Amino acid sequence: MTNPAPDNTRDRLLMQAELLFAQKGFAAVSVREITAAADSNLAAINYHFGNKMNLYLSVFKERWVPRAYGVRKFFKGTLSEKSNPDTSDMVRAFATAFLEGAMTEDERRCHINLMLRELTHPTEAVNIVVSEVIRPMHHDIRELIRPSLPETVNLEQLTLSIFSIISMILYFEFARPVVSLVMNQEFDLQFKSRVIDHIVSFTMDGINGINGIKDIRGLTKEETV
Amino acid sequence: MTNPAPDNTRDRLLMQAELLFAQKGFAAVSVREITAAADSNLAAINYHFGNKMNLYLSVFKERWVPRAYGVRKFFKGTLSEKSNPDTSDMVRAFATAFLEGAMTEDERRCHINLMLRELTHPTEAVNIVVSEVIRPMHHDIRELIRPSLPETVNLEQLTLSIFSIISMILYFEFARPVVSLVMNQEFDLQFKSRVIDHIVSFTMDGINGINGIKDIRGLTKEETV
DNA sequence: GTCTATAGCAGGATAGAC
DNA sequence: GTCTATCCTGCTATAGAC
Repeated sequence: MTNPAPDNTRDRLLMQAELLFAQKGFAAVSVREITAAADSNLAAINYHFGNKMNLYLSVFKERWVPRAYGVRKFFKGTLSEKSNPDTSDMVRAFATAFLEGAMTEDERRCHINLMLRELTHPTEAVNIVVSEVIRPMHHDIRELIRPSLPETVNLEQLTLSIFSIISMILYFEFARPVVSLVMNQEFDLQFKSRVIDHIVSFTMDGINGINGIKDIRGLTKEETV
Repeated sequence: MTNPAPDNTRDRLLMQAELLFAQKGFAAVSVREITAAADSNLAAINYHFGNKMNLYLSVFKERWVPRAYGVRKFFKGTLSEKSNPDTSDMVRAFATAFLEGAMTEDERRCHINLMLRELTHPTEAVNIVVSEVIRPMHHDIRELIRPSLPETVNLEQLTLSIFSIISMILYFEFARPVVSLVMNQEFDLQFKSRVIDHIVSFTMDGINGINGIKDIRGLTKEETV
């Protein structure tokens, strides 16, 4: 959206603050660092936002939430191109919106880092994140998938599945360095596309979706309920 | 392991530092806070560890890694009780070791928070985490599951699946508050046990494992509940 | 709206007595 | 090994000139 430096101080502060908070976290970033990066004066944050915490909240309100709406729009846009999308189309559209479309690489890293920080160490901003984005996102997907399931479907299980899809998407983005280290595999475009394939396949068929192969022993299953 | 306050200062410092770092992150915790919590003197950290960063690293070396070994041992212990465990037994044992066994609630929260911080914002400690724990963990599971798959199995897909299992386990632990908020469901023991069931079922059959319901697109799977 | 200057405090680290 | 006292740096926030 606003990749080149915006012409007004307030927006430059928001942009640089978002980048730095995402990279290092709230406590590890100083207002000196932000104002220097935004090429503005030390006092600018207090003038425009009152204090550092309020700047942090404004980042969520004015940058994070709008971008999340962009992801949602991209997701719905992709889906509407398909006539009669099935569940796997939805999962793919969802994963793609997060991992490939809708954002530049830097925006994505930034976006997911901020979200994750709020999930793991909530501040006031977590209320914005949950009510403006996570809850609607769950609602969207649930209502899209539900029609293709029997009416007797267990809603709790469906919601847990949606969380699981989200967990994979987030993990493969934020834990990139570790994934690369363990797999000895650069995170290039080809690999990312295979990761999305994996997420779709794992969501549809679990571990047995591997290569379309069925688990040999998976045929006999004793479920302890 | 050492729930009551250890009698020597060094261990008390390590214990309290771990708790605080896990709760708030490295930058947000002051040495004053740690020494006060450990009921020791302000100068104690510098005397015993040289500086704050080295204390952080020592927490990983002396507390986090040993506990991770404990989880691994618990996992292998559970498995060895089963004769001829299948893939779902392994996944269940793995999820259980992380989410129910091996640790007290506080230790678990602490353990996973520290790990997640290193995944999202790596410091020097990430090398310890990956080489001492994540890589061996992947090796364990991969070699346990592989025999039940055809020799032609795609190793990359298998590794991605293991990451997916880990991603769910981590997510349902660290994003507890959000899960509770969205589902309007307290995270009690019963719910946690349902979450483990979900992880196993999702890993085995994906989203169609819900309620043992057959895949609506026709790829039917034998299921005995 | 932007800048300089500075208040006022909390941070990590250390020296040296015991 | 532990404690007190203290240094110095860096922090947020503000007051007031322009």
